Formats: sequence, C-alpha cells, structure tokens
Amino acid sequence: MTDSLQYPQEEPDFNVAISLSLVLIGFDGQQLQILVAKSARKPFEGALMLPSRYIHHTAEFMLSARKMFEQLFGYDDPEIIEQLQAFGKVYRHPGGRVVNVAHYALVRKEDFQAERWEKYGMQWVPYLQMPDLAYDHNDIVQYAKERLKRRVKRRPVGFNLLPEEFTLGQLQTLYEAALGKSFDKRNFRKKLFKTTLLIDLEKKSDGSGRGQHKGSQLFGFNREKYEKMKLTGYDFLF
Amino acid sequence: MTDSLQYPQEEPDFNVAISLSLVLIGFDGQQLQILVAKSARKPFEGALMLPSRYIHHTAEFMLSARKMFEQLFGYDDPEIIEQLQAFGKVYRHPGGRVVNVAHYALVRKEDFQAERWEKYGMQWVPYLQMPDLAYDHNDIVQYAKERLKRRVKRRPVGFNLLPEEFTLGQLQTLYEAALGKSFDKRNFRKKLFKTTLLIDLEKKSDGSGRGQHKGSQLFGFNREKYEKMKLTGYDFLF
DNA sequence: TCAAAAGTGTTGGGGGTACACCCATGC
DNA sequence: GCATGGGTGTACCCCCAACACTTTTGA
Repeated sequence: MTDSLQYPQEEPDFNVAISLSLVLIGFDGQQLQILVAKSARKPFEGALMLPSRYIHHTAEFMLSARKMFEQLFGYDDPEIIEQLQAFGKVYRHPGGRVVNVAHYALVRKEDFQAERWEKYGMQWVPYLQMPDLAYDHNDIVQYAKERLKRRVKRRPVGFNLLPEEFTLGQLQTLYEAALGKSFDKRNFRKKLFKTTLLIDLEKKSDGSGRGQHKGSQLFGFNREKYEKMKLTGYDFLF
Repeated sequence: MTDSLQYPQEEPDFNVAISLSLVLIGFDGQQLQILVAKSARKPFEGALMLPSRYIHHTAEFMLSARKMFEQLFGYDDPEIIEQLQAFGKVYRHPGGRVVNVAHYALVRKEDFQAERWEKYGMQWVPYLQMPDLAYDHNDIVQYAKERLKRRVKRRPVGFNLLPEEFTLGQLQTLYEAALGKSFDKRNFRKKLFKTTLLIDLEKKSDGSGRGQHKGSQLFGFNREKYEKMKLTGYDFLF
C-alpha cells in the first residue's frame, strides 16, 4: 500500500450495492409512530423492516427517496426528506456488500395511502415500543430518534406531523412524546405564542380530529413567517 | 416495477464503489483550518481535495476512517470521528458510480504528522477562505461547517481543537471563528466558568507564544466532568 | 511610550419555571 | 355529577447582554 492519502490512491472496488431506507415518523394525536413494512424475502421473510429498496447505480439518493415517498404518500415535497447516514454494516447478502443510505421524514399520517399499502403488510408501530426490525434497521431507527430529538428542540418541526388545523393540546402531547418529558401547560402555551408561528384560526374543534377535544381552539402553522425566520437565522429553542 | 416497497423488491445492483473522505478541522490559535491533500490523478491532477481513499467492499466505514486518521495523526481514538453523510453525486469516473461516505473530526493540529505528509502536498487551508476543491468536496466541506456550527453551540467541542493547556483568549477566538461572531470578554468568561468544565492549571503562559503580551492564565478541560454530564443529559448551550 | 492582550463587576430586562383554580363537554 | 381536557396570571430567579477601565508586557 502506498503512503499516500491522495485520491484515489487505490483502485475503486465496484462491488457494492446501494439500498435506501426511509424512517417515516407520524403522530396519531396521542403518540408518535413509525411506518414499517414486511419483508417478503429471505433471510428475513415475514420480519418487519423499514420501507426500503435497492437503487440502480446511476440513481441519485434524494431523488430515489422522494420517489419512494411519493408512492407512499401521494405527493412530492423536495423539503421533507433528510438524509441520515450511510449504514454500512456488512450484511450476509449472498451477492455482496450492501450499503444502506437511510433517510427520514416527518409526515402526516392522514396522507399515507393506507388502502394501497396495508395489504402488503405496511403498518404504523409505536415509536416508544418499536418491535425488532430486520437487518440493521434497529440502528437506523435509533439514529433517527436521536435526530428527531435534536430537531424538535430547535426547529418547529412539530407542525409537519400535525394536520393543518390542530389544538394546543395536540401540539403539547407531540412535544412531550418526542422529547420524552412533560411540560407545564401554561408555560408551554406562552412559549409557543411568543414564537408567533401559530395562527389563531378563530374556530373551535368539533372533536373529530385525532386526539382533539371538542370545543378547543384550533391553530394553524404560519409557514411564511417560518420561512422568513429561516433566512434571518431564527432561534427556536425548546 | 412491482408495487411493493418490501425489501428487497428489486435486485441489488453491485456496481458501486465506496470512497471515504475526512474533513479534519484544526485551530492554530487564530483561525480554524481544514486539512487538504493534493490529487495525484486525473481528472483532477494537482487539484486540492479532502484526504480520501477508496475502500474495499468488505471494509467497515468507521474502522477505515479511523485507520486513515491514525496514519495522519499517529494515534487512534474511537470517539473522535463522526460520520457526516453519504455524498452520492454521480461522478464521471470511467469505472462507474462512486459513493463518498464523508466523516469529520475536530483535531489538534500539533498531532498532525506534518513531516510525513507535507511532501505529498498535504496542507492546512483557512476555514473561512477555503480554496476550491475537486469532486464534490466543496459540498462536503459546507456540510461539515454546518455540523460544526451546531455542535459548537451545544457541546464543549472547542476543547478537542485546543492543546491540553490553553488560555481563555484562545478559547474565545475559537468560538468566534466557529460561530462567525464575537462575544463580550467578560460574559464569555462568566459563561465558561459556570460550566465548571475548566480546570485552572494555576500557572501562566509565558506570553511569548501567540502574540500574547502578558502571561495569561492557563486552563485545562475537565474531561471526567464532561463524561458525567453526558450521562445525565447535560445542557451546554452557547 | 505605545500597542496589544489580560483581567475584572454591576445593572437591568427578559425569559424560564413553579404553581391552582374555574370552565366546558361527554358520558 | 364526574371525569377529562381547555383555558388563564403571577411571582421569583437566573441568565444574558451591555458596558469601561486598569494592568502587564514586548517592542
């Protein structure tokens, strides 16, 4: 081996395949959940796993992830997906090395095209009591949880998970689930109002929403304001 | 294409090679710097790039990154390297697709084995005025800078970049460089003392070193304390 | 003697946290 | 009528930001 760390000082080894997994996190009004699929193949046939696919060696990661997302949720959003990491544990795939490039997104459960996918074994499982997943997907989920925790603390990501109209109670439940602790109701409200990211929709819930209590004030998320804050270097700290 | 997002629903495409790059960030007492190498090959012969190498399809990322680090710095530290992301832009490599799994580390410049590597064109370049790099390494550097900014704000990472003994002036210069703004000296000191992560070494620098004119107090980093804080869920916010 | 960095306290304001009670609705 | 969640205000404390001058040393 040469002493050099120039690039490339060794020949590339074109014997790796790329797979792509999505950690899709939703919220049902009570608790956080993650979307899992059922493996149809050996050696993990029937086991749960993250929605995943192999990609062709000419495919871009993010475009492939967005395409996957669109198949599941019916629309495309260039902002919603974030890459986590490459997970490179050496699987015992008969063909060779597979590197998994994992992504995650915070989604609205109501957009999931359940009719289309449930028959293949796709389902939401509770974030706090995740079943065992195949491959190294447990590691990926753990990594995604850590990122969620960090993101929740400094970006108003909660809004991606809630419907267009939501109550403060739902929002608080969501924060408590994501951060694993509880907050004082009054302080929570004061803090959120101070961000001016909430729009008072001036109407009351009829109780039909997930986790909504009838008669409580409905709010929306001020997306324009948030975009401006991002430009000027916002500071949202929880 | 099948409707399924089970895994794997398509066959893996074993035609990808993995390369690994390191973003190594150091500090010379005045400014942050990044270590770059000189490309010895077409199509970027002579251009600057991140220290990089192809890895064999059976190699683990982190172990390979640590080995690279050890060659450059002379020791191994399982904690020092963090993976950033996989960068998958499709290069025009004649052989096929190369995916770059980028890592970063905050290092002490004094540990760099300069005699051994400078003859190959390795050098430190200023963090704030990075020259153009080959491949998509500019993207990788930008991603690393963003991560550094976030890390600096919530972990006492400054200490990885400084020698065992340092002055508060150096520490402040470092924070200012990393966050791109300046701080009030008195407030900065109060804040750092409050963390109790500083050890007063009870001796003075001789002042002749870094343009210091007055012998200033030397401090060390209380690593044990920091480890304890990590366990109990510390809160270091800048 | 001049330039450059070290070192040092106080004050005011804002934000966080702790804390308790009444109201509306559904059952 | 009871249980569940919705909604509201105050007081204290801590932390942050703003702010200026003296000391030491090397050149």
